[in-house]
Amino acid sequence: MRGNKSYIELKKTALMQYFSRMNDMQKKAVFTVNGPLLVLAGAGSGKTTVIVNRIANMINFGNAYFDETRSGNADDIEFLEAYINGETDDLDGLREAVAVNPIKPWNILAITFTNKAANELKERLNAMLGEEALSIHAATFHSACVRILRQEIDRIGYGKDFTIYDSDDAQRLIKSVMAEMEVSEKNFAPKALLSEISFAKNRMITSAEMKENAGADFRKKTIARVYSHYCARLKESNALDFDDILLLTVKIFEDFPEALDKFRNRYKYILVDEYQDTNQVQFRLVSLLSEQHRNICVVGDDDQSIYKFRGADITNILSFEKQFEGAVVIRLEQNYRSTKTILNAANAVIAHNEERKEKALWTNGDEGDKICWYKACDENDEAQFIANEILKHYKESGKYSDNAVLYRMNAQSNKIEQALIKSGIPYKIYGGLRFTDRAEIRDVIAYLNFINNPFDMVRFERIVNKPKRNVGDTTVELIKQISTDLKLSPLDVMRNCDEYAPLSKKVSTLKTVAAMFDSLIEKVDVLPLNELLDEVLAKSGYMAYLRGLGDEGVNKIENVQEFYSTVASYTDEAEDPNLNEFLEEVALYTEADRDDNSDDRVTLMTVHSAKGLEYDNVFVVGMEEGIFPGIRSMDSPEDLEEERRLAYVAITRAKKKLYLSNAAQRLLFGQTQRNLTSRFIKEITRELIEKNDNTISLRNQMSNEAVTAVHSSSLQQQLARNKAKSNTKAEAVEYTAGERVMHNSFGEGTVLSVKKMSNDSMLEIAFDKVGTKRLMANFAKLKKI
DNA sequence: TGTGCACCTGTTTTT
DNA sequence: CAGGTGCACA
Repeated sequence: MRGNKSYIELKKTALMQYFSRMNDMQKKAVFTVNGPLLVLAGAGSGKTTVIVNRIANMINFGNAYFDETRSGNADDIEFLEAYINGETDDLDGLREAVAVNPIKPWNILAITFTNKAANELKERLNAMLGEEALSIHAATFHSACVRILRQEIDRIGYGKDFTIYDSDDAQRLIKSVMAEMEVSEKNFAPKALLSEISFAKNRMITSAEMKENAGADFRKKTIARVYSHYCARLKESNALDFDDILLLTVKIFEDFPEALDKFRNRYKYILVDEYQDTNQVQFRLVSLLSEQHRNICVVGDDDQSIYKFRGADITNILSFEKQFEGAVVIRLEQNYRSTKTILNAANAVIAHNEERKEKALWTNGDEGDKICWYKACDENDEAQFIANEILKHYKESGKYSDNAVLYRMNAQSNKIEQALIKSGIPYKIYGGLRFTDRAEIRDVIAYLNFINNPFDMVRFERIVNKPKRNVGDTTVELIKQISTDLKLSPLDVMRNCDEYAPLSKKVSTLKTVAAMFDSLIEKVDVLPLNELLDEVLAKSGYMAYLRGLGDEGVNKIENVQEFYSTVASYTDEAEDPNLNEFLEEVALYTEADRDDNSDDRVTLMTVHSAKGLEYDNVFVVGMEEGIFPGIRSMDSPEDLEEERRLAYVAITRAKKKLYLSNAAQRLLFGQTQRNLTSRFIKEITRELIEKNDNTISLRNQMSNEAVTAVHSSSLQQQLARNKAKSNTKAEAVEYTAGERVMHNSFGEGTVLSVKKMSNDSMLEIAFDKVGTKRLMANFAKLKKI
């Protein structure tokens, strides 16, 4: 008896020691392996570290810490004593001495929202666990579901090679559905309709249910009709939108218990990150999967729930304990990021919210600088102030990249950009056009999608006449009609167009087009992807079409060239590269996934996209009633609370110094507005703030000069010049023919030719292994060797 | 079937 | 202010 008690104590001490880098609350989360667990992880509380260590604990030691069933033998006790005394740090020995039901890595499913978070998690698990980490399924909700659907979707009448429609494809589809149903875009904005449909899908409301609930409401009835048609068209195209990916997975789990069982047995331990952002479908999915084993751990922060407008349901996290009986709740409130001052400000602001789980961040760190509140005369003054402050910080630290400027809406970025350009400060903007949003890239992707799935009507319409093939709208409409009526793919219809009287005039044209696509389809499983892409660009005439555009086309060709490297790196990294999987990756990929911290620039982005990031110095601009909080949120207490959470997110991004600014007047959307100071500034305890009111000093000076100066033409020219300079990458390297270079996916090669283009150059390189490629110097990430 | 002009309308956007 | 888009017209 005595021996066993001391074994338990020794075991706990040893495990504490193994995870000694964690604080007590973090350790508790790490050791709690079985049953439902809610981790309320405040901003900067080391959330990812906890997740990684918790998984490491599960795999190495299982439920060792809380277990009371295993009694140690003399060897175990001897080992533990040696371990505790620092005589050994052998992990395998420790495993042997303490482990209780260690969990197989492939029984763990870790779900995140972004690819970036999933990748970070994978990397850190890899660093901590080595090879075993590879069998852990760490993925986004969407990619995890796609993986399930690829196995199971034929149960509900879709083909396994289904296509994924992103928001842009979905919008095209909804427009075409509306046209077909004669619903005017004037009365129903396609975007709004789409978001209504998305909300319905997120809440698992079918079009039939929506119709029922509509009663006599014409608007709702119309939406329900469009919704129903939209779904039908998706299915005919064997396509899924983002919401379908989750919804159909849930549907299969609900309707086919044997499918659900399969995945329940596989994923016995489930972990969900950013749980405050889950919607109802995601909740349902997680519930279904975890119902049996009940090993569900969710991590999140209700104070950082900022995606209600996209269907996120904060009640998921607020009522977790009700929904999962017996849940353990752990609060991580120690912050390792910000100064006391910043945390106190954040706490003061968020305390004004009613609907939240009480918690308060604290830190052992310094008091730090006071928060700077800058009252600007107008938006130019605000921007210039920020530029000046950044220059000051740069003088001290020699770095631009620890500064970030956050705004409520993208429209505010312009003035900041101008000021930074004027001061010669390099910056990068998040949230502009995504690379894959560019028309030419979408076209190329559409070709690939169509040859992968010839039922894809949206992609068919996009490219069938691009470049011009003499297939006009009327013909396309006819083909669509026939395909829908006969349940054929548009490609089938073109192939056999002589069988359909309405197409009689176009027989030879359509046969040629069909033959072109067929010849490409033949190559899908034959050629490696990069060669397939070459073939597509050549046979479709798309490349020739871009070349024919002259100057305009140059940039587009560059972008297509860059797309090559996406293909190449996929081919290199994938286990079994294939077109279908590549297209899936492209569809679920976001611009944020490829952010490179490589160069030293100030970051500009919306508060939303800043979630999860941190910077030494953070500037939150436009702290004005009507902007932040936004005008649309001011009449609903619920929306206002979300704005406040957004403010909380913004404030807690700062590690050392926080700047809040507002302007006495600002020009926005062509109108000059005078807004009151944001309530969020007023909610901060006054002692934490150092106010800097420029509206007083400037009233005494000749203010107009400073303001109008920005618009003067000589300055404009200077701006343009600076911009050109800052846009060229600092490390723009010159290459000459004959040089040896290294490319991170193509390997080593010799430069054959260099062709100057605007502010880049196109290189023709003979690679030793993969043959001759054309690459843009600035994109190619080449190394001279 | 392409171009150009007038008009309109402006949060946030992980997939 | 500025980008996107619908629509008219050639």
